[in-house]
Order: sequence, then C-alpha cells, then structure tokens
Amino acid sequence: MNLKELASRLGLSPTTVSRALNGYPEVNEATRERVMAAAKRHNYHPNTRAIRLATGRAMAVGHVIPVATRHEIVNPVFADFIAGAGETYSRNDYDMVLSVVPDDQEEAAYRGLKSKGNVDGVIVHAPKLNDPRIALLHDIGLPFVVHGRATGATLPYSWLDVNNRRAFQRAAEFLLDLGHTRIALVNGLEFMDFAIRRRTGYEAALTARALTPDPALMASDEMTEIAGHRAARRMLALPDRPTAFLVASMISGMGVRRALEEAGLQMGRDISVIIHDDDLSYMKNGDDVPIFTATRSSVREAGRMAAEMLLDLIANPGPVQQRLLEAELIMGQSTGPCPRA
Amino acid sequence: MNLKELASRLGLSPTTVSRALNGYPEVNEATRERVMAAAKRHNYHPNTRAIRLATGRAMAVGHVIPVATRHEIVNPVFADFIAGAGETYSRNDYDMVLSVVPDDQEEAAYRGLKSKGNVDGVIVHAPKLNDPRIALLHDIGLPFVVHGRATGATLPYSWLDVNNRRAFQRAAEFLLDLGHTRIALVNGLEFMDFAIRRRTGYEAALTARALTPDPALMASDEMTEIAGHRAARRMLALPDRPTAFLVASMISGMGVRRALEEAGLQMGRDISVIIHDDDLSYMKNGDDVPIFTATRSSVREAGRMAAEMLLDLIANPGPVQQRLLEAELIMGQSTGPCPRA
DNA sequence: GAATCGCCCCAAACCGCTTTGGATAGCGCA
DNA sequence: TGCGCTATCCAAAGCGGTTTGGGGCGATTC
Repeated sequence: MNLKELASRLGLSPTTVSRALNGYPEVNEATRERVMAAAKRHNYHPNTRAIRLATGRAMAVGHVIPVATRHEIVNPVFADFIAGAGETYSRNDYDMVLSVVPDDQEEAAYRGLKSKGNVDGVIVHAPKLNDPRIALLHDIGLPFVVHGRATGATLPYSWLDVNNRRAFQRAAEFLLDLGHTRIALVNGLEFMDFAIRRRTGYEAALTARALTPDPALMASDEMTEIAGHRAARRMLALPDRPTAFLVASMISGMGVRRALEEAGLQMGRDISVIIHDDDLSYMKNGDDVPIFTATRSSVREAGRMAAEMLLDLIANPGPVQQRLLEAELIMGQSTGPCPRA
Repeated sequence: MNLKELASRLGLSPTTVSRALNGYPEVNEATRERVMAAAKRHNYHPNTRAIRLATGRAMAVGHVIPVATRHEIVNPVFADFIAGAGETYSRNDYDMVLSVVPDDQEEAAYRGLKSKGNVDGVIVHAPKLNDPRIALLHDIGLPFVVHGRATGATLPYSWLDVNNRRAFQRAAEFLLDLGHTRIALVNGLEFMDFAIRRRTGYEAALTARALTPDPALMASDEMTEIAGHRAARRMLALPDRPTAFLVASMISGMGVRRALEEAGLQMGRDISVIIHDDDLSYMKNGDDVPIFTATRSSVREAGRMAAEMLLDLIANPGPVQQRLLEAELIMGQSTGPCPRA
C-alpha cells in the first residue's frame, strides 16, 4: 500500500492525500478525516526512503564509535548515553544510526555520513584535548553536539557537559573537610577532556588549602576495574599512603575497593573513597543507601538532553547551544573522617 | 556533486556513469577508468537516500532496544555486542539503526521498521521463553537473527547462541570435582532463555552426582552488582551455607565478591566462585591471570558473527542459519578445593 | 452582473539514483 | 556488399513520496 494506491482508492490525488496526512491547511477537514481513516484502515505507512529523498532530509542522526585499532576500549557509559538519546530520537521519529569504525578512519566516517546524506547531524563522543573533530564537522557543515567539551577548540560549537571541574573540586573539599590531606586521584586517561578538568578541580581544592598535589598520588589510566585496582594497590604500598581516594568511575571504584580489601583496609573507616557515578542503569550505586559517596550525574539523562539539543539545532540552525550540568554530591558509606586526624 | 552533474562534466549519460561506478560489464574499461578518476577528483559519493529508493533496499539493519517502563535495564553486554556487529556492518556498507522504544511498543517498532522500509533485517536481542517476536517477525516477513534462542518457539528461525547449558554444567562439574557439594547458583532472570539453560546445566551436573539442587541456593535476579551482593549475602547467612558460587556475570560476580569480603571470607580459599565472562572490553577478567575462574565467550565476537549471518540471510534468503558456540572454561584465582572436604 | 477572493483540489515536476529497452557503430563473415 | 553480433552508450521510465503552480467554483465585493 503506497500513496498512489491509497489516493486512487479514495478518489483523490496523491497531492491531497499527502497534504491531508501531513497536516497542511489547504485540505478540507472532512476530507482529512476521511483520508486519515483510510490510512489507518489500510495500514498505510509512508515509505521512509521516499520521504528522505523527496525532502532531502535524512531524518536520522549519527553516532560515530571509533573502535580499538590501538588501545582504546568501548566506553561503558556509552550504552546508557545511547539509551537516553535513543528515547529522544524515537519520540521525534528520527533514526539513530551508529557507525562503528576503526579509529583511524573516523574522519572518513564523518565525511561519508555527510556526503552520502545518511544523517542530518551527529553527536560527538568523548572529546579530547584539542579535538580535531570540531573543526572537521564545522568544515563539512554537519550539525553536531559534543557530549563534553574540548579544551583548546577555537571555533564555537554546541556542547552538553557536566561540570567536572567543580564536581571534583567539591569532592576533594569534602574530603579535606573530613581531615584528609593525603588524597589520591585515580583519574581517567588525561588526553580526555573530562579527565583534565577533573584533575584541575582536584588540584584547585588542594592548592586552596595550601597543599601541594603529590604526583605519586595521581594515576591516569583507562577506567576499568583492573586499572583502578592497579593504581590503588600501588598507592597503598607507598610509605606515606593516601587516606582517601577520588576515583573517576564506578568501575574503577570497584577495583580500588578490591585493592583496599586485599590490604585489609575497610572502606569508609580506614580509607575514604569518592567516585564519580554516571548513574548507569546496570551499575547502580546501591539501592537505598549508596555504596560509594559520589559525584553523580546521569549519563542517560545527558543523552536525552544532548539529542534534544541536536534535533533543535537541525530544525532551526542558529547560534550554538551550550549547557553545563552540575553533578550532585551524594553521601554514601565510603567516606569518613581521616583516621590519622 | 551528483550523478547527473558528474555525467555531464564527463560528456556521458548518467546511465553509463552509474554502470561504470557499479562495475557493470557493458562499459568500456577506458571509460570506466575515466569515470572512476573523475568521481574521485570531484569527491563524488552517491546519495544514499536515492540509492535506497531506487533499489528498494534499505542497506541498513535494525536493533530494537526495549527500555524500562517496567523493571528492565539496559543490558550491559549490549554495548559490546553492538560494537562487534557494527564492525561487520561498516565493512559491508550497511547502516546500523538502533530503535530505543518503551518495551510495550516493541511490536509496533518492528512493524514500523518493516512497513516504513527503514531496514532490511533485524537482530533480536535477549530472547525469552516463548518469545513472541519470532512469530511476529516471521509474520511480517522481516529477515532476522536471534542472539540466543527461544525455548518454546515452534517456527524455525536463525540464531546464534552460546551453549549456556553445557557451560554451566561443566562449571558445576568442575566445582564438584573440587569437592564442593553446596554449590549456589546466582542466576539471571529466569524468563530469559539463557538463564533457563544455565540453570538446567547446573541442575544436570548436580543430579548426575546424586545431589538434589537446593532451592535456597538458587537466586534469580537482574545481573547487577547489587543483586549479586544481595543474593550472596542471603546465602552466606544460611546455617548450611554454600562453599561455591556459580554466577551469571562478571558484574554479579563483583557483588558476590563484596558479600564474601563483608563476611570475612577469602575468595578462592574459603569460597570458590565461577562466573560467566562475556569478555567485555571494559570489564576484563584480569590481565595476565584471570581474577575469576570463568566460562568465557566473547559477546563482541558473537555480535560480529550474528551480523554476518544476518547480512548473508538478507543477500540470499534461504534456509535458516543456526550456530552454537562453546564457552571456554578458564582457570582463575577464584576457585579451589572445598575447605570442608 | 462582473471582477475578486478563498477554499479545495489536482497535474506535473522533482529528489538522485537504478534499470529497462533500445540505438549506434564497428567488425567478422558469407 | 550485406547481415548479424557484439561492444558501448543513451533516453526514459521508474522508485514513492513532496512541492510548485495552477484551476474550478461558490461566495463576496462593488
């Protein structure tokens, strides 16, 4: 069942049927209802491919996922971000197309999406310091929203980010208030923009209390259980070991916890831990009382909002949109006063 | 730059240019090379929307992701499966479109994908007992491959699955060989097909040694850290507590580990644990020596293979394809002889 | 009563490609 | 020389919608 056939059944022209279904004013209300009813009755759904060609719009947005030729890993927060963004797309009848490409072909992937007309815009994930994708997308004229920010970018661009700097600054201050002075930072890879900002916040908090950040208490690695464990174990073996940890993610935090337990230390009493909690649906930080004290910001909600920004940007191309979210600091069972204090 | 313009620049008809680029034989080799060169020079990429309309193929496959209106969660293995499948799609110039829909609209989502012509086929995720999607897709005539199987399905269908039954049977046998008799099962939700099969394998192993499965030692819940912790804590509080755990996932396993530690028990010495390891890129089971003894099967590889099956099914519609993968049993540090033995 | 105006509807062009059904020209062969 | 064949190429018709540019007709205006 296509438009032409439906039209002929109704004794109308395709033009009128199309207009009736799309809510154009130049069609009689009675006619419109007749058309709507017939469309429903015959289970008519306009062919997306034809709409796309006729309108010149893809009705789709792209997410490019670069994938490990070198050392990177599929980001665990990705699934939740996608779930959030996907809800927005579905509600607006947009398709979400994912391009999984070797990371040395990322640029080609963006160019392809644009020149082949597969999408109307893209979300940029995991921005890095001086991320080249911003200039690239500017160049090829593909609307985009960055999830995060890219320190060093010179062009204006749309983004949605968590205030990572302030989150980690507040978390560090909280630990300082509890009397901790040897505070470790188990950070993500520091070519990632968010990791840089978190480190800055952490350092700012220490410096404000006249403490000098100790390089031995700072680790930067992938946010895996393994890496978290490795970093914590190393630091706990130091002669002047930390009494508190600031950790980049829930998963890293589980590695840190494992290291604590191996060392016979009790989290929350002997050692305090604060993590960043992306509020992942499959990795909740406790049910009633949070396991970890945490800076929390839902990445799924971020996905929802970033998608909305992008759709808006596509619908009315205008000035860039920027949105900064604050993470909450939530109390859990993993922090307490410094035992040495 | 479109086909018509490229053709006119070359002094050729669109027909010939199209054929030249698509490798049809009725075009002179010299002409073809001239066309190819011009296409590259002018950075010509055929418009996907037009190709799709003209050929009647979507050149895309769909993944429908039902999302929590009730209690389900975004599956953590999903990201890796997608990454694997996505690689296959990219290599074959297919798009991957994800539909995130409220779970009570899943059927409508599949129907929509078909009738609007957005995709040429779909991958079905997380099949349940008597999963209705199989009959549905059969009905509407959309090619599909199921990741997993659906016990109770009457129609033939294509699937790719891990031999969950045998994996858990072997794991249980391994624990039995170590002298354990009180073996707990921390399973996934048992309306999920894979969970049912795992339980069956577990029970078969016990029964074969004349042991009766104890309902108190069987839990079935979402595969989260929280749920794993909850189940293990409950079981460890039993008068006749288990000496070994068979756990459905890495993440559940971390919850179990937490419960062990809270109870002052050392994993691998006091209590043995075997998990199922999907070999997730962000959740590796140790680097050199695995943390957990595990039944392992890469879900990413499964994604790659399932996608290949589907593309093949789309290209040459034929008999159903079915593929059963065996999980490896890998030794880690979480198992040892039963201390009571 | 004629000109004007809205309201509804339609025919046809168009989006950018593929594909069908020739057309033309050169060549071998009788 | 004439005919059939093959190798190349092209015009035009789709694919299934949207959108432009009218057209007919009853009501309003003067």
